[in-house]
Amino acid sequence: MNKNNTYTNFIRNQIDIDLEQKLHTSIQTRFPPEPNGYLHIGHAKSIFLNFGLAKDYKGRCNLRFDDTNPTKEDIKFIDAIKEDIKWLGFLWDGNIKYSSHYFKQFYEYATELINKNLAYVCFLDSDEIRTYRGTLKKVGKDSPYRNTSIEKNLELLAKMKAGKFLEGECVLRGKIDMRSSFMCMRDPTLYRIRFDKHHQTKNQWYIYPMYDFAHCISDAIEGVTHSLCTLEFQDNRRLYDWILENLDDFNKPNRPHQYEFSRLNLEYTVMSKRKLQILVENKLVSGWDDPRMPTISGLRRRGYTKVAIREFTNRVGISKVDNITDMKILEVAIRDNLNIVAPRTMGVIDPIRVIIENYPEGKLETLQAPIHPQNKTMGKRNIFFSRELYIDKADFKEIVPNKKFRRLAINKEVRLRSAYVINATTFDTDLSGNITTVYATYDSDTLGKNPKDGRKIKGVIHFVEASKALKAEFRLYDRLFILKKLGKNNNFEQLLNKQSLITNHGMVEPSMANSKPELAYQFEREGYFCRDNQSSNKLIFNKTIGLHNAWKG
RNA sequence: UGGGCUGUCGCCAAGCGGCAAGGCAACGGGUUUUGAUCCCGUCAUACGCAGGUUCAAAUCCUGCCAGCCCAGCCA
Repeated sequence: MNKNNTYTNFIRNQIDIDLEQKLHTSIQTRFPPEPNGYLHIGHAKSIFLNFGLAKDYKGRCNLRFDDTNPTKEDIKFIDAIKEDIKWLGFLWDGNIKYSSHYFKQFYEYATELINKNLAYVCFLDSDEIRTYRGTLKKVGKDSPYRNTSIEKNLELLAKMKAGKFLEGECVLRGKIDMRSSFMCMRDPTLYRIRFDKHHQTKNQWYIYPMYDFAHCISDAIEGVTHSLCTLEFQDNRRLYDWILENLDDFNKPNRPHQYEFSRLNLEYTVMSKRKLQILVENKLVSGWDDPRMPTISGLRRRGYTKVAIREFTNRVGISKVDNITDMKILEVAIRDNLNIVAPRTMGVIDPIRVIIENYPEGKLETLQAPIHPQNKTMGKRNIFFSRELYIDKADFKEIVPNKKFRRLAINKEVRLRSAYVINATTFDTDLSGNITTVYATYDSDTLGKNPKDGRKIKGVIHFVEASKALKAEFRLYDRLFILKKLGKNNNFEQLLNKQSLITNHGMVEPSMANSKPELAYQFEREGYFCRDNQSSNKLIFNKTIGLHNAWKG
């Protein structure tokens, strides 16, 4: 953020310059996913950037499916991506765009390049092309097909288009410079032959444009002013510019320009579609929307909100620096949002029974508890109190372990949240020594007030009344991997955190009977949870994130 | 001496020649019937390193060093 309390970055600075110099009267951006996987939080960064810029500058942002490779893409990903974008709260400008809708135009522009003697059909196979390309330190050499006549090339391209050649038999290449230090300028492939059925154009085409050829032209056709992508495309910018500058329709000062920013990397997770796909396919997670996945749908199922994700991307910012972002920034963003919106409730994740010995048998009290301690307008809810309750195992110790301990112990009083002060007297254990039941007494004059004699009760613990308690399953999530940063070549499947999902069975208060999937609730002292959106009938709660905990005891 | 980028607090990140923003974390303290929230305070004589230009340099110049990316008929 800058001094004016707004987020700034080098792209905004560039837009400001372009607008000031009247290069453009308004801006146009685009979000161009390839439909070959689900969107993840790194894409969310790009979505908020592109759609956010358009919104702030009163411009437009297209959603364009970059679908130039029929062998890798699938209609199911298109649907999932649209759903994720809508969920994030964005509406694309006009109709959804598809690179495949421009196939005819791409073909005509390819013809234009041939006519300008800037492209040729090459019959070298892929191995030969690689050999001819040279290496990073050694220049390449010209293809023997480089000097085919324009007329012949036109004819060959037409034959490629007509399906007269086999897959892999030939490609269309740009005629640029085999000695360039940019590998992508050594006569890049512009078109290849594929007989696969395309999800949009079906069997209409036998040739498909490469990314570098399709992307810049798509941007230009749509009037994109600022084409934003990630750092690995920096070299490709030379090809992007070369293509547009050599096409009469687009060789103008206000043509699209590409700007690159660094992709988002998060600690303890992976942000590559390929790796995420491996996790899904090898059933190492339950699916693309597994709550441990950094996908939009996973985060959503986990209980993350779009407000939090947007705030996170704002806090992280846009730059060109390679980064590994601290998970805490994401966690704090979701806590900040949920703290404001989440109704409070009580749930016991790891229950032990408590018997209030001096409380009348058969009596059931209805008490009221605030739904939000700072927001009275959210009202109150009914909770119950009786002789038999559940508290969390971690909230009782036989002997006070240290002087900072503020929970229940024998002869140590504690406040039951929104109810009475109790004091433990004794307890039962099972055969293995685990505590099963705690016996306690309650102070009947402490409801909504401190003890009369001035005793200070420091600790507050949560509870659920036994007869009214609802059984619930809690799914407790932790980081997906055990390392902050996964090395380039290490076997990432071996580095999965085996404790990333722990399932507990416990109790929640009866008000949770009509809780709704994906809506955030705070189980007080435990954290934020939401009902799982794939298990509609049972009370299954996904832990979004725990409360901030400064307790070092 | 292939080329393209990047190096500002533990993590993000502004800064574009005039006296190092902000967020997160951390650390003190206050409020609190959530060890939560909230509030208040502390937290880079220093910008990868070394030189140089200038009254003045994180910002300009030179030279190093480190990291990332590029040799798909992937995007």
